[in-house]
Amino acid sequence: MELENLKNILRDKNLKATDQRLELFRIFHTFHQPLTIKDLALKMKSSNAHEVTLYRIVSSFKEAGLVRQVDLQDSVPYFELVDEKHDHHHIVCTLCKKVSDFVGCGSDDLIKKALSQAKDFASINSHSFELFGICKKCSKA
Amino acid sequence: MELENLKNILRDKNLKATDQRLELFRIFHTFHQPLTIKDLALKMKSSNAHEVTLYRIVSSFKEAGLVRQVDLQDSVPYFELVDEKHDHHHIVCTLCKKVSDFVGCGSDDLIKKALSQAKDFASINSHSFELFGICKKCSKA
DNA sequence: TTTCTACTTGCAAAAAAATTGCATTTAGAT
DNA sequence: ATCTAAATGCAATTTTTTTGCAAGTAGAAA
Repeated sequence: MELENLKNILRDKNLKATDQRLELFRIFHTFHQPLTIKDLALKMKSSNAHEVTLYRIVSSFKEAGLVRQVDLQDSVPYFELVDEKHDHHHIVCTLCKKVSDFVGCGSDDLIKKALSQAKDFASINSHSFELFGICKKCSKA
Repeated sequence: MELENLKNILRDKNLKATDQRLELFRIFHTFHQPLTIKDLALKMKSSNAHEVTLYRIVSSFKEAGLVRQVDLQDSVPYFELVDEKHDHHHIVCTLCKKVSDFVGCGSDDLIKKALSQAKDFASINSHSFELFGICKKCSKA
């Protein structure tokens, strides 16, 4: 992704394109997997941004809809870039914590179904769907 | 639910049927909605169990498969009783935090689909599926 | 029933995670 | 080049969760 491009994404959201924000964005983009604040702090080490700043940036990214929070039942929240299709989910190995992706949870139909059951809801904006199991490596061991 | 019944459920899991555990189980059973440790502490006030004990009981219930952790993107984990059908999910209003239920996310098919995509996974034991949106009351306001 | 033991709980303290206030710096507009 | 609102760094605090150990208790065994 081009630097100017990236800066514009931030500016579109009324976020100043600071070095830390650009780097954080790049990290999310590069690793393309759910990351904790701790993970981010380690990967940012080069520019040694204070951890407080990471909390603040992640929070502002979340608010801007650039990043979403993912729960992998690991007591700490994970974060990842929001993808346009918004239909990208995770399979987590409960033993070794390995995370794989899968797409296509068919949420459109499910959302319709859910709204027809929950008469008190007007609209759905997002959803989470994660699977927990055992990866092949752990299953052998 | 009968008291003896309840005690047996705990004993089956090798958990002693203490007063706090029985009360906590009852609270989960009565409220039938995701609760945080804080919520539990408030509702347990009568028997004023120490908060540490709640962490420990919830953790042991989770390990025993009696309770599962639910993420409602609220920065604190919620817990609820595991239901046999294991196909009970939530719709959360992101404004007022109201939670409604819905059933039937069709996880069997989705799990098959996911496993066919993630070749490195052997099996799936559980899943989470939550919807986030706006309830009718908040939508009017 | 009484005794015994492993499991639980209470309490205090510590560790870990997240938030806040304020001074300083800086992006980007003027 | 200047200015201002927004962002960061730093220190300190608050909130959440975990740990160690002594005391208490459930439930098995005598």
